Amino acid sequence: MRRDCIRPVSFTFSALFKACGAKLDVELGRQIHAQTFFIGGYESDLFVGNTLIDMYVKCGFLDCGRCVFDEMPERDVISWTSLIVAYAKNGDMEVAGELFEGLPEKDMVAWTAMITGYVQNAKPKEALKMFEMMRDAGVRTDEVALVGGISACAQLVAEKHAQWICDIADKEGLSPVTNVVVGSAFIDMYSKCGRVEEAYRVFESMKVKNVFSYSSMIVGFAMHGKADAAMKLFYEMVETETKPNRVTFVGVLTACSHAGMVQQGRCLFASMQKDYGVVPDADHHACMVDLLGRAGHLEEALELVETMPLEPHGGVWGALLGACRLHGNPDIAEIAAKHLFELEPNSIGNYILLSNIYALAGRMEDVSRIRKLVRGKGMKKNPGCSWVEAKDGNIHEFYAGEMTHPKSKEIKKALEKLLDTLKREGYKPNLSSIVYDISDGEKEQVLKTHSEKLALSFGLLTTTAGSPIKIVKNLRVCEDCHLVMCGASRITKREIVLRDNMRFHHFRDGVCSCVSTEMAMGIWDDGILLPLIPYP
DNA sequence: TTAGGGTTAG
Repeated sequence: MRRDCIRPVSFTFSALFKACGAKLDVELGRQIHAQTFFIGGYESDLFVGNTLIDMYVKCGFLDCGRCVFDEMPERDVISWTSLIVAYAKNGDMEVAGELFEGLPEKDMVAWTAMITGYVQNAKPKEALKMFEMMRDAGVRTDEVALVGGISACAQLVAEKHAQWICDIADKEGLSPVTNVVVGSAFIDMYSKCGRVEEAYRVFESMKVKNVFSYSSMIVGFAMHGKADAAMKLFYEMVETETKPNRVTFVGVLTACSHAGMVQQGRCLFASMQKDYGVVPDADHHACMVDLLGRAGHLEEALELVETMPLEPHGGVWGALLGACRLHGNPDIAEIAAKHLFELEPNSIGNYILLSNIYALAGRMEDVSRIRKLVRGKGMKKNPGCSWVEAKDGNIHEFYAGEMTHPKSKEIKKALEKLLDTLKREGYKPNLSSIVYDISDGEKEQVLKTHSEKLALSFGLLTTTAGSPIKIVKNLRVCEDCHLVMCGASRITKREIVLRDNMRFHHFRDGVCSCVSTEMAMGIWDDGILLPLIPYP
């Protein structure tokens, strides 16, 4: 067949592969793949090869995509990038990185694929490093690349980096005022950095707003416990005829949940489909279970799960289990846990939660039964990790129980001193988060090595007096650390912002912002730290 | 005419 005859035919093949990729129909894709024989195989045409890789990886057949890539006699940056994205989406950043290293000419899209890959795999430090390298290589930055950088800053809660990103956005003429994608990413970043007012300032400045900007802002308000603001914005959004989507409803339902607005939440849930055409999915049901459960309506929450029209996922049962911990209900907890152990057999958090519920109910024989189960499965708790931004903008990581930081000795000494001062003021370590059979003295020693305390001590040592300290933690903050943060904010006159995997805690003058919601604890009363309500 | 993107709950 003559070469000029092949071109139109190869366009047809590519269009077919694209369609198969979109429909996730790998069987049909394979059949068409076999037919490339008639044009001398896909190897004869780079364009056909690239769309074939894309088809396989979209359908989830990464290995087949890799085979095509390996067999192609000629590849371009698009072939490499398709594969890099596929590995990144598969969570394999190591292979993605190797491919990227081997890529002879890296363009902006390839760099962005790596940046975004790291962001999606919760490796914000690596993402920012990539972003920096891309800038150093003199590659242009467009809005997609910028959004990758902004998301990385959001994950890190890194003020200095955030400012750096803002400056770049300015330089590149990508202003949140005129660019709705950049604007929405900034709203998200500021919310996640604990600066919800700044997020709202960006939101207000935006000339064009869409469902992403509204939803991001609503979710931001919800995250910081500002339920009224979230609801107000929701109705404002509806008035502007911006159609809410599923994420918008996750936001408003969460806001209601944290504020205990049960009736308001019930109404919203009922009107989702009726008034806005958004069919409640499992996530919305999880929000409702959380809302009802937190408010103590455990029976109603259970009924909702048992009668929901779709299969409940781990999030739904998890919300119920969390509510059982809050209200100390081991009976409903057992029902939720049974499903969770089936759905998420390797998630140790559920076992720990159930064992804590038994412990609260004084059912110690059940506690040891669960512990044995966990041991038998060989499961280990994820190590706690916290990070904090130093004065120079560098991010410092701390793992629970590890003293590998170069300044470990000073950090430990400063922490001891801080804890001694707190004790003189009435602080008593809260040992309840430690469930192993060790003495109280040993428990206290373990608590001293919690990652957020190390991060706090480092922050106090290395940042300017009076400036706020921002800490991020991968797990939920424990009772004792929460107590210490409260006390530290008072005696050091520092604002401490701690983001754990659940929400924000703003500690100021001995009080935490979560006090007004479900986590009222560690407030100062005549100079004595008192847990008000048992920590969930 | 093939590659990268923003919001998500326990």
